[in-house]
Amino acid sequence: MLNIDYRDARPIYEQVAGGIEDLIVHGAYAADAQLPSVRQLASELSINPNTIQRAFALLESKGVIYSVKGRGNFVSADGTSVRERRLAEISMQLRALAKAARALGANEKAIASWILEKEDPS
Amino acid sequence: MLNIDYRDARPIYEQVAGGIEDLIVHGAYAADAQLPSVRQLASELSINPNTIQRAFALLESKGVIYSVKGRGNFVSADGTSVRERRLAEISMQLRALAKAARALGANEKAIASWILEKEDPS
Amino acid sequence: MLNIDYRDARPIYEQVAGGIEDLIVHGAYAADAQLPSVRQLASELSINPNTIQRAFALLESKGVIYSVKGRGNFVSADGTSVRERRLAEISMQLRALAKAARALGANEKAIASWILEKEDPS
Amino acid sequence: MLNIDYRDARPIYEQVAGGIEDLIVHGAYAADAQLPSVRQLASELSINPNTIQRAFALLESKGVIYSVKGRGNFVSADGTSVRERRLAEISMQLRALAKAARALGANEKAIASWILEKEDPS
DNA sequence: GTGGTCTAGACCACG
DNA sequence: GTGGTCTAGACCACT
Repeated sequence: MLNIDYRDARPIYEQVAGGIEDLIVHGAYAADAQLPSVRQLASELSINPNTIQRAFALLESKGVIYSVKGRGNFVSADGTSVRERRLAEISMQLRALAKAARALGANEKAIASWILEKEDPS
Repeated sequence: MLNIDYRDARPIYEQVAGGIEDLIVHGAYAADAQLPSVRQLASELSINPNTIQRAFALLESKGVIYSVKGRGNFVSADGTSVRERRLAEISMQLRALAKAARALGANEKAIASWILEKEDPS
Repeated sequence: MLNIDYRDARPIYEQVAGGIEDLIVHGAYAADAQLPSVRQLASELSINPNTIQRAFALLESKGVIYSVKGRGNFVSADGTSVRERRLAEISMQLRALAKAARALGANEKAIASWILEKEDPS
Repeated sequence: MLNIDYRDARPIYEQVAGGIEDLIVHGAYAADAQLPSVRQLASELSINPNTIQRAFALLESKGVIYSVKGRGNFVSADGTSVRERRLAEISMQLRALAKAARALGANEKAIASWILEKEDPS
């Protein structure tokens, strides 16, 4: 339900855009479904409409949504394709980190154990 | 040594601090060795002395170096301990990313393959 | 008939007006033929009557149709003249683009090849 | 010298971005050259800094420039690559228009003559 | 000094 | 009602 963390280093508009992507990934919005209006989201989250607008603009530039003047914002990609793009991003970051760990002399077994290890329940 | 990439999104002072840590890890500076002076580094890298000062302050706050008024900056930790702290940081980030990948439905084998697979020689 | 694409960047009223022009060009309506009423079109296309009204107003301002109070909207120009006006518009746009291409240093042969080359069957 | 036309339908930030691209294409700024600052451009053009900022953000998202906090905005692509991207765009638009003209029954000779014709000296 | 983000409030085009 | 643009002014991070 679109949690905004003001202590987060990421800008608000990015958190909002990410949150909407999450909702799409988890099936809350199907393709061509209408998203909440800029003003509605702004008042719900107590955020300036310009900031919400910017989040939508970011999503549109990524091809995740499309917006129609006078009508609203709509989902253009289905959850599956958004999920795949996200996994590709994560994969790249993981590879970069693994590379850095190797450069510091970590061996493969240690790296693998970090990832496969059970997550702590925090 | 100490390559600065102005196109990198990370701030300069962070790149400088990271570069000095790298040098310590790779044995260029032993424990209690004296680091180059702020002014010297600034002129070598053509960087504002304030920025170098900030990099040193960051390293001091992390306990990697200590400064003696009027004498200069000195390495406090040896390469091994710096390396271990770095690996711990990387490990945490890896775990967070793996967690995110799982939340998106990636299975363990796929995640492991991303990390263990051979990197392209770019 | 009259396909509306909500993802299109062009406003709906413009798409409707363009679609009616297409019908006239292709002979679906002869000169002085009566067009469907605003309310009828609105219900057929599931579009706000104000939008249809605006499309008719646009066509009237271009001289393509004329409206008679209490009776309806009628085609004023025949298909041939509408087609010619359209081609004149396209011609102007083509010239402007060709001029821009020349300003960027493209040679005549390249420009000609872009236009005359076979289109892919997408 | 970055002419802004307030009667133009295109938003100001787009005109500014386009104008800067033009300058890069025509060799006014080489790769890695520093662009005027946001505030300077804003005062020169009598435009709000936020609007200039938006133009720069657009150019950065297109990969034409890169920006470094605290230092400024810099050209990332050389004029040639920008010119090629622009020509590709124009080519696509030309093809679309030619297709529309054919759909209206224009023959190839007429279309070609529109483009190769000398431009009027207006 | 630089760029980046956010708020507040206004205006326009569209439906 | 909707989205999109612009202005004004503030604050922050960085050099």
